[in-house]
Amino acid sequence: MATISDVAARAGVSTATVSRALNGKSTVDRDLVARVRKAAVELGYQPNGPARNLRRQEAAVVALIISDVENPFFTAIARGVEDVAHEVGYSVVLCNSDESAEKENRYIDIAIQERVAGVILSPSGTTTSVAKLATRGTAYVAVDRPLPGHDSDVVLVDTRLAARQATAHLVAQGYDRIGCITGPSGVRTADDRLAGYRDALRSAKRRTPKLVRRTEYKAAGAHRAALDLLSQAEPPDALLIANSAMAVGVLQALQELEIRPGRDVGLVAFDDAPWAELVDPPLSVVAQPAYEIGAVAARLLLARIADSSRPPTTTTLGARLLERASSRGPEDRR
Amino acid sequence: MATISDVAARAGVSTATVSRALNGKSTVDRDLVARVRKAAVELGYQPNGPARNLRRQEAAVVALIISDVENPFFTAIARGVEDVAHEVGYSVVLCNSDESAEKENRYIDIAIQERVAGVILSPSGTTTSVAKLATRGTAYVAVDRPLPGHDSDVVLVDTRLAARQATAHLVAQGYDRIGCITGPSGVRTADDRLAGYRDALRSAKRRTPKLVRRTEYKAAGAHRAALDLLSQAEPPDALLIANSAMAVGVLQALQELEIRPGRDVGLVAFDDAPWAELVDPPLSVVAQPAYEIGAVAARLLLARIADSSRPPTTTTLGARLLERASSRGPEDRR
DNA sequence: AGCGACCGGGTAATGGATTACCCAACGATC
DNA sequence: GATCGTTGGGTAATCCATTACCCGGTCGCT
Repeated sequence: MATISDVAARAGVSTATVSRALNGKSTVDRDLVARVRKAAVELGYQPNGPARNLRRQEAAVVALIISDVENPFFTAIARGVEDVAHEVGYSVVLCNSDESAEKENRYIDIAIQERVAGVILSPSGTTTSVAKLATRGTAYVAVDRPLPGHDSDVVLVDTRLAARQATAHLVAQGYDRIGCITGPSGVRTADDRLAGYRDALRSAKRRTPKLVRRTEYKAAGAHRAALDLLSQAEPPDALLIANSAMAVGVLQALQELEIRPGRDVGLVAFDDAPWAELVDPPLSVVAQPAYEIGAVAARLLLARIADSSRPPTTTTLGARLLERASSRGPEDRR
Repeated sequence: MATISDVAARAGVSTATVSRALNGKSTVDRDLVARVRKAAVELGYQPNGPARNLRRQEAAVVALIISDVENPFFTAIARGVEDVAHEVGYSVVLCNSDESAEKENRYIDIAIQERVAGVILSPSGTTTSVAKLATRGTAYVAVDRPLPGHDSDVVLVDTRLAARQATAHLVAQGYDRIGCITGPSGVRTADDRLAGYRDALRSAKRRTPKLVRRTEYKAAGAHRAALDLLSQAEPPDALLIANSAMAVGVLQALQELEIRPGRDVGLVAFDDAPWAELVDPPLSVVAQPAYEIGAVAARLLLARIADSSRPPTTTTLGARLLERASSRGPEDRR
């Protein structure tokens, strides 16, 4: 594998000149630049990243640690981050923490060890492993969920409000016994969505009977929860579902029970999955601006990398309720 | 940021001993190991990755370059890779080439520069940038699509056969004018699926009129293609669709045209998306063993990292046709 | 003509972990 | 008791790109 000295020898210059010519940091004679370029191409020279990063004390890489690669919400965030980072020459590496504090911790360690320029993460639960980033002085931004006890840059969605609006919508459509299937306790978005749901019921003066279930943010858990809720003596006549993977589980359960969404039970789910309009009836959703979250987070991160002393900011983006037939309401049923 | 010398000083030993104690490569006195560990923890020591990788000439990282993060097929592959790699202490970084040869090329350069131990990629098109990996001696494995002109390890699905079977199934169900919407020319899976489709029509002695459309592997392209096909004078009465993102586009088009899938037009799509059973009627799919592809690829890669001289292998996995109501057939319609 | 400013480019220090090589100490063997 | 082997641990070389520092040459100004 060719090194910078090989290139220097072939071009008949010093290694310093090769470095300067290839990085364009300092002015180098035209002819020399050309000679160096030529030599580099001929040798197929690729700079040694570790050596460069060792010397520079930082890699032009940002790590993006997301809690579920299979969740379209997070992959959309990833695209937002990528597009912005690439524009300014940073690479993005994606790490999948799988909602596990341990994996998240592991990836944070790796990010620190590899001296990445910054980290964007969707914190799983109440982890304190981000503290390491703070003490190391590595720039980081939290997305989707805040970091309790750290005032870092955060990009959030006003998910409590969105849940409240979605629930109020169900109330307005005439549903009476509205249930909620949300994520695990301690996961901030799950808690917030539940809180928004309760806000709406409270201000509509509904009592909130036992119509809440919490499970992991996956189809399987939501499937069980839905079966459980709907086989009760007094089942809900509408459901607020906290993400699109869960919506899949709920819709499966409804199929099995032969309960028709939008007819027998009203539904609103978080996240506008590409298939939401294709199911029958089309699923009402709370569309979160995922790409935007990623793009904003990336810009904040870059700003922080450039100036670590800037005051931390919290950006809260809004979500949009897309009313479709699955929440049409009892009135319209006939 | 604490360095190995800081730890050595605090533990009262040499840097060599610290390295040996922490890596367990050589036998070190129990007490010293304890002292070193203690000092490392107290200082919050995290080894400097670039320094380590520079010295070792390789990072315990494998790069996974996939052509679309938003495609569940590829994210499932990612999980397979991750699970296997993590077992043996490798980290996985995910790179999204977005079906762009340029981005793929860029990520390959980065992988080489960072001296990753190996690369798994789903090659976009006829790129030759993988040649660099070969000349550099970096281990790599291709998934989903072979690399023309390189005999590397490859993990494939027998997608031509699967397409043939799916098409034969449509024939058997009594469909007459079967169309196909597949990916861009030059993308191997797209070509293979088309070839399998033609195989089936040929052996069923159907002429293949102008019922094939090729677009990018996305919903938007497939949407246009479906509108185009179905508004022809003699539209198809069934469609083979080459992936799940395209299936979304096609289903949208059918909704707009008020053509009922499984009733007016038979459908089979590649990839078993979580929502396939939820649409009305449930979508027949060709389920590819994506997780398995990733797991096998990772094992092959690890084997090649360990022994670069082993002969390249091609693993072909089978796909399963899941017959659901969207391909019920004209006979059953009434 | 002489002096300083400026510029291009070379020499060598630097970053931090790993490891080849070497040495000391201790136990075992004859 | 002397010698050899073994083992644990220290010293210093090594990986390679970047960059501080320095030097020689050119140009401009007086």
